[in-house]
Amino acid sequence: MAGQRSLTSFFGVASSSSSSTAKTTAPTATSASREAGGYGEKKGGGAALRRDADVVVGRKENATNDGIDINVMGRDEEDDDSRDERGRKRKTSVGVLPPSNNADIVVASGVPAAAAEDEEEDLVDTDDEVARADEAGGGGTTPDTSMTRGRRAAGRRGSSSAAIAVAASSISGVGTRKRVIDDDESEDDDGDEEEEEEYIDDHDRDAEDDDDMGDEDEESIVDGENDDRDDDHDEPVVGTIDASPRGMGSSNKKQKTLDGRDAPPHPHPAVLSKKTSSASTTTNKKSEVVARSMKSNKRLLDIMSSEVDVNATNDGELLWMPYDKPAPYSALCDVFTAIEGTSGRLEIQERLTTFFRMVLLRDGGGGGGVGNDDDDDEEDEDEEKKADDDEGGARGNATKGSEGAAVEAAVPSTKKSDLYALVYLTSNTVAPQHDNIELGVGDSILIKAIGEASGTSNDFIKKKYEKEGDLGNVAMNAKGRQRTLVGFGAVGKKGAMGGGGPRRLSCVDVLRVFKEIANVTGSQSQKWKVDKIKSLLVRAKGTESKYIIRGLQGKLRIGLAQSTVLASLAHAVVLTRPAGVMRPSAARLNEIRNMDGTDGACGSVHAYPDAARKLCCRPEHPLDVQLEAAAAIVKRAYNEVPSYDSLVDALLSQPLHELHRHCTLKPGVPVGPMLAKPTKSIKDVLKRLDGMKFTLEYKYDGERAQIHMLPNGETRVFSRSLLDSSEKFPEVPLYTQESCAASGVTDFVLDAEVVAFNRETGQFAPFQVLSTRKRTGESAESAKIRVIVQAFDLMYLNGKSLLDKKLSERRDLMKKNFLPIDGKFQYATSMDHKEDGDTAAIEEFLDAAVKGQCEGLMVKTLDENAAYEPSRRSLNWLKLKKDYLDGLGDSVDLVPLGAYHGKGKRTGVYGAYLLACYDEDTEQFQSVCKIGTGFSDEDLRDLSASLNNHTIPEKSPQYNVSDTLACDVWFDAVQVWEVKAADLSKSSTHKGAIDKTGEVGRGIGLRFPRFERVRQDKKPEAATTSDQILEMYYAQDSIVGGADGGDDMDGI
DNA sequence: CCTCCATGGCC
DNA sequence: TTTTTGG
DNA sequence: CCAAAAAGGCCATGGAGG
Repeated sequence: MAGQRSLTSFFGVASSSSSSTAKTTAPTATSASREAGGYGEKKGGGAALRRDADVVVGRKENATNDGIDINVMGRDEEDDDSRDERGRKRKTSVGVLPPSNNADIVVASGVPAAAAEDEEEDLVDTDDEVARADEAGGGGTTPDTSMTRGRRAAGRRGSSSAAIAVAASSISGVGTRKRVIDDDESEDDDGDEEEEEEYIDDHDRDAEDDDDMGDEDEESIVDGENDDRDDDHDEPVVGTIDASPRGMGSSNKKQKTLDGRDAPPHPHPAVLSKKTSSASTTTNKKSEVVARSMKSNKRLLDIMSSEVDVNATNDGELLWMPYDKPAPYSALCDVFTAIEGTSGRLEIQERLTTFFRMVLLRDGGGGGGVGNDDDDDEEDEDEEKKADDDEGGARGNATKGSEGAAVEAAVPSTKKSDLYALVYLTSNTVAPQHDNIELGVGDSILIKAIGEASGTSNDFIKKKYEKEGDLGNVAMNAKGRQRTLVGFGAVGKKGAMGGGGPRRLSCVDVLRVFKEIANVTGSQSQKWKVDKIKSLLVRAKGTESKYIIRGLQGKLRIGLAQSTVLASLAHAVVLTRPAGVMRPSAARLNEIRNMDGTDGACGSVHAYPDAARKLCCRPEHPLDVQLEAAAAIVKRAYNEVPSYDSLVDALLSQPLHELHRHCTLKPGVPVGPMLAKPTKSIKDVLKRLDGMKFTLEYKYDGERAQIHMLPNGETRVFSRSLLDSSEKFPEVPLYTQESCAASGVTDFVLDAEVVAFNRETGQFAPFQVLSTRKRTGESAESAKIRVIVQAFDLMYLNGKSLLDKKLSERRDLMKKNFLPIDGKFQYATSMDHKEDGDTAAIEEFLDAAVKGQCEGLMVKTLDENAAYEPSRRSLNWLKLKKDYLDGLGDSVDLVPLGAYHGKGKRTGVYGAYLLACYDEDTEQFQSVCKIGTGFSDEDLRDLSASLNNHTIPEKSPQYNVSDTLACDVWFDAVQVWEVKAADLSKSSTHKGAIDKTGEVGRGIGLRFPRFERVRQDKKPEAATTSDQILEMYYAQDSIVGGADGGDDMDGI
């Protein structure tokens, strides 16, 4: 209805042939108009990363010796434990103690004992190193030193608390270990040399042994490929790798310029989007890459055992020596660098694959598998074998332990721990999402750490950050300076290991520290974190600091997709089958050949059987087909059980073709929720779903909730990003259980939207209301904000996964087993579309949804392509929101008052702007939002350039802007931009229509603002006025307190 | 003890 | 959440 | 087609700092 937004009436002309922004034209003047708006709301934010750590949480016990008290958590042990078992968050408290005293124990609870053990050893190792580093490094790091020492001491003393067995044993290990490590350095080479040989033999033999079925083929095939092309390809590969890293590294010229540059750095357009992709790509690039990555294991071993100095950085194969030592972090950084320098997914994949294979080649099995229970025929044998290996590899592995059997029973295997580390580091997480582990590190802390580590001020670092747009680079450069100054480390390449510098970081080291950081809370915890990070930086060399910082920042920024990690992992496992993993028996193979792919009856063939066939039935399927199938299997496994711990455990113990038996949806572990694609018009919807049966559902403006009930009655709720939000919505599972009480449901996984609900009026409350909910400690009664469950899907019921069922079936099951309960549990209002392209009905339904305080509609196919595809934003689900529709939604014309320096790929250009409406009464420009999306790269360049002609030294008195929104650069009010928003909301930070909102101090802000185009036809004073903004605000269905009843929920 | 800031989480 | 971009 | 990487508003939390 209303809404015509700025008219496009004549938009023709697109004048601006000039360089102006592409989107620029649009003459006419209508100013903002608004339509009846629909709304929904959303907010920004974004799934940040959660880092890893399996369940582990390093928990630090305060040394009781000192008699300190602490325990901030005030929780008792049992409580704690039980929480742990569920794999939930568990933080550690630093308590009152100086951090130095804590941290002595790191308990790995969900992880194999072995892993825990490993951590311990390394911990000490680390500290020791740090200590030495400190001494060597001198200045700046002093405080760190003492702290570290303190910790070490405490560790040796033993944990008094020892609440947990594992902890105790770990600790004892620690004491002895520490010096072992040092000694080891020297012995290592020799010892390992021999081992290596053995390994090779072993491995080969191994392969032959298990590979009864066509293994010969495999080897030969692979080798064949290898022979054919290896030589040819080696060159190129080397070249590429070499080039990238070096090029990148050297490109840091940065220098003290900061002074001269103090003034707002005028962005240089040129910077945006460059990234030279070396390879031009050809159609057969793919096959080439595949071929190249098929190097035989033997070949890899050759490479590895040759005199390659990995620390010095690859000779093209990126290896490290000796190869059975923990993977050096520098090797990973080299890969990161290479990835950052290329855009070819295939090339990236290849590098990662090789890296993973390096680890997989090692013997020394997977240690005590985390509860894997499976029954596949030959398993047992494997376990045995693994056990043996473990013992043998114990010393070799661990932290290069040695020292005889110092380490008792469960010994960590570098294979497994390295793989964990690699996977987590590459995906930049620290633990499965549902463990709710937070890093608690942001720019502030990082800046502090970098400043301290480099002996410079925080302000200095901040400035560099503004200029460079990447904290990681800042750290790397700052560090470089410091280092040369101090003059330690670096130098000896090979010497790195033996030299006087601190021991080089391994991937395991880094991950461990990340985990430690993630679990510290309490007084002084931030300082502790800074110190911890600082100590990492001190040990870092070359690009290491860059990636450490970026990792902690949560943005690796190398363009590495999660799916690429998974694919690489899959490829690695196929090419280098982990020791102990069996090939299918003849019988099993036969089953696989004959598996029925139409189980799911979703219209689509269930991916698994087909993939398994391609994977196993070699004769018919060439290697690249196998690889692809493997990737599909692994991705699916991860999407069903989003935990790298589980995945790695499974991959090391199970053959790929059985993976689905182990990594499969089960109540208690969240599955990636299915996502929807935005659709711009009803026409688009029809075009997409042409001829298929589909349904329309209201899209509620609440929080996505995946509700689980286990057979034992336990319940959980997970958010869209898979965090456990059970504490936030305690009543949700209760309502749901109540809803299915009558149908004898034993366990389930249900998909729904939790919406704030006003029981008096029977209406939904806006998202903003829901978001004021306490995040923890709520109960159904205490909750001030009432909620209602709007259910729309069922993924698991009574012991069976429904993922492969089609939506119509899933929905039937849901309705059959879960009954609506007034004010507590309902189905999402829906309407099944009746054939033909009846646009009117859809339109009507959409309007009704909006009136009912919904954001719009969800559109889903019922039968065809209607399986529940975890984590996928596929075409099967579409979302249709009013503001997507052209000509609808809130469109306003605002004035840019200032800008903020862009980060990352927007370095050198403004990344965001502050926009304001105009208040005619006061002649003020009042901020209503910042804006950072909707710009093309070209827009960004053009806008920066043009506005740079209008900078002013400081905020104009005419601008009503909160201090918290201070821009980096201020402009005169010269332009008008058309901006689209989903919604308007009361704001404490923005000033739109302030003093007219009825709430003192609060103005109005925009939700989800995005740039549409420059209005060259408008003067700033002609921008949308605050009165208009206010009007638009009140025109929203969700406001007015339900001016027009939008109660009808179950209509239709 | 109370406020401010940083962090992360939802959209 | 939204958007643009590159493989 | 997919997914990474830029970016938004508003909220609760918990540590830092007066």
